[in-house]
Amino acid sequence: MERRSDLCQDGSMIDSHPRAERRVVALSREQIIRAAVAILDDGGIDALTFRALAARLSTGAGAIYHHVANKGDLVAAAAVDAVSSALTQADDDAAHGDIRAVMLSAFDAISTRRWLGTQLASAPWQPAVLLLFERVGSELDAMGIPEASQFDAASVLVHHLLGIASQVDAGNRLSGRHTGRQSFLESATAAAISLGPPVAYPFLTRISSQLAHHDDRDQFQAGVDIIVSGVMAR
Amino acid sequence: MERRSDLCQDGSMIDSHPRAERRVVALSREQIIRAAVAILDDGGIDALTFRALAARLSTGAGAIYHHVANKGDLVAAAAVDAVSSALTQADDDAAHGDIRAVMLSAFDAISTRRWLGTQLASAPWQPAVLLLFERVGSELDAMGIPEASQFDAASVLVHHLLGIASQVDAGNRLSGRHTGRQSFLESATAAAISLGPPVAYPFLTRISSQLAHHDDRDQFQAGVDIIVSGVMAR
DNA sequence: ACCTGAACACCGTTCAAGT
DNA sequence: ACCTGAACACCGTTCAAGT
Repeated sequence: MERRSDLCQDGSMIDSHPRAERRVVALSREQIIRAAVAILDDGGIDALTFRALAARLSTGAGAIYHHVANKGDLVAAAAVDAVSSALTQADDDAAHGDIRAVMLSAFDAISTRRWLGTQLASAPWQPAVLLLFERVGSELDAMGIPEASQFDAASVLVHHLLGIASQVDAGNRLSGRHTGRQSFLESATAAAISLGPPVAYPFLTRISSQLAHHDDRDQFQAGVDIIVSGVMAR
Repeated sequence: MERRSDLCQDGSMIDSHPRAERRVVALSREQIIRAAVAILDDGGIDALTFRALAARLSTGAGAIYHHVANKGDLVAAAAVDAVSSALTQADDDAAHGDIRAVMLSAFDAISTRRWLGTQLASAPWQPAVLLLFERVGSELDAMGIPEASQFDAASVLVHHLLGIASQVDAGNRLSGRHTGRQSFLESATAAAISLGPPVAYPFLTRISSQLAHHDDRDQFQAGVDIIVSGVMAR
């Protein structure tokens, strides 16, 4: 059976003679980034290798470098994609001037796509972070926060988000089928407590049940509320 | 010249016959972690390889695995070291019940040792983060914050710190001799602004001069103050 | 100009062999 | 029990050779 053309996983046409030949359709940066996001959503950052990406695009590993500078550039671009769509999502959901809604959709994107939190927290002031900054800032403006306070306020909010982003994939990474998130946190706390004796850990001990049973999303919202009242209180 | 013993870089004695032979003194986990911290402070996370570490300890790469589970374990332990000493530092500087001082010494440790921020933000709820959590929480307790609020309050504070931690090494990584931090941020912002046209970036445009001239440490303090007033306002 | 895929220079990690 | 260092199975990235 001679097939003369085939549908590649991302929907582009390629030729498929027995020996590898020239692509029928040129690769594009957008196509590459879309494929990268799919791999990231599927298997996380470790699954995204140039070999895997090239295979999915039915091309050679080297070809990708014609459209993307390196792996950092690639993941940064994927993050821009993910953040934009999260913020567009917020457009639909929310009334204008509602920071909580914007922050929550960013949070949801981050906790759904674990690679995103890792990426946002790993390269400083990358475009995706500036995108968040822009949106949070303009929301603050719409809320009537004075211009002089907007920069500091946006900064705490975004940093809080990034901080949470870095901690959010907690249970998922380490726990197998047997350990849920809660017992993971509990055992981490227990491990820390047993780090002593140089110091005891009275605070962790006291709140360990809260730590174990808290919901990340609720906690995030509580943090946003604290920050917003702090901003208002000035 | 026959040397029969030598002083290794970390001060332990090793034998040094022409052919590699058995260590005179056993390796210890503490010794390994101390050497790892030194390498990290020197050249960052990329410089820390098992080969480099083994060379510095005058041993084989495989020997390290007898004391450390893997690279993650190693860097996590290094982070515990760094955080502990930063918090001990805070003990000397500060009156009890002064969160700002505690937060600032953590910030200073993170901006001095860039690998630390990356590490704290990369592995969720690792021991070093719990160490910070414990200290911040007990400080809040000493300030008289009601127990019911302590968990949420400690959480925002620590997440703000981690968020900043992830962004702090901004200029250092990308700028060469020619570009300072400020022009880095400026050009990042400019790049983001030119991402359009789907959206314009009014907020970034408006605050870009602030973004370019701000001091990370001041900004961090401003964030802490906002959070503290938010916590107090309840 | 773009693509191909083998080759290069690294990694973290393992493990048979030694003491 | 601990250590040694070669070997393994990967990476990201480069580049001569093709179209």
